[in-house]
Amino acid sequence: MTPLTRAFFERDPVSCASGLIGCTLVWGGCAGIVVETEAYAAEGDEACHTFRRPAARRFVASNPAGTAYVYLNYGMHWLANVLVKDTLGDSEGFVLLRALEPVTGLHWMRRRRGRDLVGDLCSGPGRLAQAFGIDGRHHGTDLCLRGDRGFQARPVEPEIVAGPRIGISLAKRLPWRFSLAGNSHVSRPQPQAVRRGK
DNA sequence: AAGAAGATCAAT
DNA sequence: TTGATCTTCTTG
Repeated sequence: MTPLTRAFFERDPVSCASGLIGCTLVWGGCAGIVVETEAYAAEGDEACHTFRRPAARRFVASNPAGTAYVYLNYGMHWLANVLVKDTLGDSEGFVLLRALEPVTGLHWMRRRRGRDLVGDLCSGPGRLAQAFGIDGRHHGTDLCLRGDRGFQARPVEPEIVAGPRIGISLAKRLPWRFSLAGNSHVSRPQPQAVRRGK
């Protein structure tokens, strides 16, 4: 398996979000296939943190592509993103990791999730972060590491489905949520399946 | 100083 | 459908 290097994240958020589908997140003793992501654009996207929050804009400006952007949502759930920015400095933003298909370390995931769960270990951004033990300590860390934290390239071109993003109140219409077609670990089924190539 | 909204989740 | 829970940003 080939690790994803920084260059992978040096492009626009939408293409990076779909490009991550089928790749594997390796994190300590856990690993999972990325089956659902969302793209957030730093410019012109009302749903992106950068639209309202100066701190988010500062984060984008002062970190390289491939940096983890982790924040607490609704006072209870950590959500994990990857900072994405093309080499020209246009087209910056985030890719939210929304669901994984667990591959290794399932017992640790279950222990951290703290329930007798058969499924739903990583099906949802909050669940995923909890299962992998991702929290505020990891905000700003580098996800392009060769070691035990990073992504591995997908073995084959997967079939990807696109649809509107979930849980937002603004910019609802943009089809910037991507999922692996037919995968049962997606947090919610896509509404009207729009098929995509890569 | 106080309020509102928010990229969610699990229980009712 | 609702409550939990807290950080960031806005308003007075």
